[in-house]
Amino acid sequence: MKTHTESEENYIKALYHLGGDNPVSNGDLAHRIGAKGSSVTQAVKRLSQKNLVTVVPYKGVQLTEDGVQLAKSILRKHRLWETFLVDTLGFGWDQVHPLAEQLEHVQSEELVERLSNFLGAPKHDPHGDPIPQPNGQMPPVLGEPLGAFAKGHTIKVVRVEDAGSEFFDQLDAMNINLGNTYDVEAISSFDASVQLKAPSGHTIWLSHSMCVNIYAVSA
Amino acid sequence: MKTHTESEENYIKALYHLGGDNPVSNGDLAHRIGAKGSSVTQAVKRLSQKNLVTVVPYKGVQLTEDGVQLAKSILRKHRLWETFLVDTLGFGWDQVHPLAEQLEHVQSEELVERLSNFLGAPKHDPHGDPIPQPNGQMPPVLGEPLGAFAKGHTIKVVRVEDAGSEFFDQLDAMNINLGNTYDVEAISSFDASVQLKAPSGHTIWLSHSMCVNIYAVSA
DNA sequence: CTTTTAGTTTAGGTAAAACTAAAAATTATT
DNA sequence: AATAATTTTTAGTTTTACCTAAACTAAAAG
Ligand SMILES: [Mn+2]
Ligand SMILES: [Mn+2]
Ligand SMILES: [Mn+2]
Ligand SMILES: [Mn+2]
Repeated sequence: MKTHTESEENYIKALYHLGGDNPVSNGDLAHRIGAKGSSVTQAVKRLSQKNLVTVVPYKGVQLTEDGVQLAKSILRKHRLWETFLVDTLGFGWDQVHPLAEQLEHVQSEELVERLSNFLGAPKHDPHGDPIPQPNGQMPPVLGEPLGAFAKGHTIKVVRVEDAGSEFFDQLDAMNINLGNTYDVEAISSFDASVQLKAPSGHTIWLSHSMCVNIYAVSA
Repeated sequence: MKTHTESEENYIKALYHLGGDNPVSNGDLAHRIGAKGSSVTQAVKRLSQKNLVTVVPYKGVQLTEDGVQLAKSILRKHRLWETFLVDTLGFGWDQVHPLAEQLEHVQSEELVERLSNFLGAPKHDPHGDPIPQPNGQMPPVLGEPLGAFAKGHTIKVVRVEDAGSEFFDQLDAMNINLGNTYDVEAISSFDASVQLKAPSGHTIWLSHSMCVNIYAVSA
């Protein structure tokens, strides 16, 4: 098990996010990393020398098996740390991403597994995203967008997209959290907004922009 | 509050360890860091441009007030993480140092303070070393070497030096932990070894080499 | 008072990781 | 098919952080 630089790990993570094990364009990768295309060309050259990616010039970059495995192990660390920060230290779910970006680079198998064990071997992080398992298996990606449920259904919120801090602020203001259940009272045929009723009796209206970032299952 | 590279932080920590706010020689610093003298000369130049150290060529390097403050904040993080790893995740006290070396570089005031709060705002780490407080104050350095206690005294182990993994193995084999109490039964005038009696009735003999790395108070 | 030695700095070089500017290849449009 | 637009690569710089080899300083030994 070789040791990797933080930069390398960030490239691997970005590649996995953008394409999984499919090829990704230089430009998309540059945009995601926040570097110029020329920097990416060089970085990718270094990665291919370590057999983490294959490169076809002018065509695209693709993770190797080793690359995918590394990407999953970094994602596992990221999401376990996010879980720790929220569940154990009491951070808000809007605060933990930048911290997990740092903590995911700490290198120690044993630390990750002890952390997972301490947290009760969770399968999903505070945003409902699946936590890759030690063997590389991915738990299911939960839920469907709120708009997919018809009037009259009872639903449970199970996942949210990371759509920026204003989105999280809005969720907090509306008191919406993972695990909450609601009755779908109406879906607007005018603007696709959704009207929910909480068990407390309160009614909330969600704009389409909010809905597409909130995922739920029937409850 | 500027942001510092990992290398910079390691130099600051080394300087604080070697001399506190007193001057340190280039060679000692090089030995501690594990780099060559020439590399240290350059690194120290970068640090002085950030006003973290003052340098007198051929004479020595000295932390500024800012430098001392930074050193303490890093040490605080290091020792809080060590406490977390031992108390919360169940690591052995011989395992946590290299992990804390990585975790101490994570940048977030709030994370450190939440961690401290979660751990009960500890004043000493798993080795008994003082944890610098947020205001910069240092809790007392506890204990005296075992050899300092006369026969007949009852003592409590409060601190151990980091004298390598074999030392920790030996402590574990002898079941010696922080907080344990013993009666001093004898001190050899031949080889300065110490004979202790545990509350369980078991007797253990500690060589001089062991004793000088174990600190205790009267109990 | 010279010489040796230990310690330090300078000079010059490598590698990672970013940049800008210019050239080359690919893709899209007339 | 020819040209224009876009994307990607190449070439040359910069900064950080390390290295070796050579020169320099200061103190100790002869
Ligand atoms: Mn995240
Ligand atoms: Mn997440
Ligand atoms: Mn330590
Ligand atoms: Mn310690």
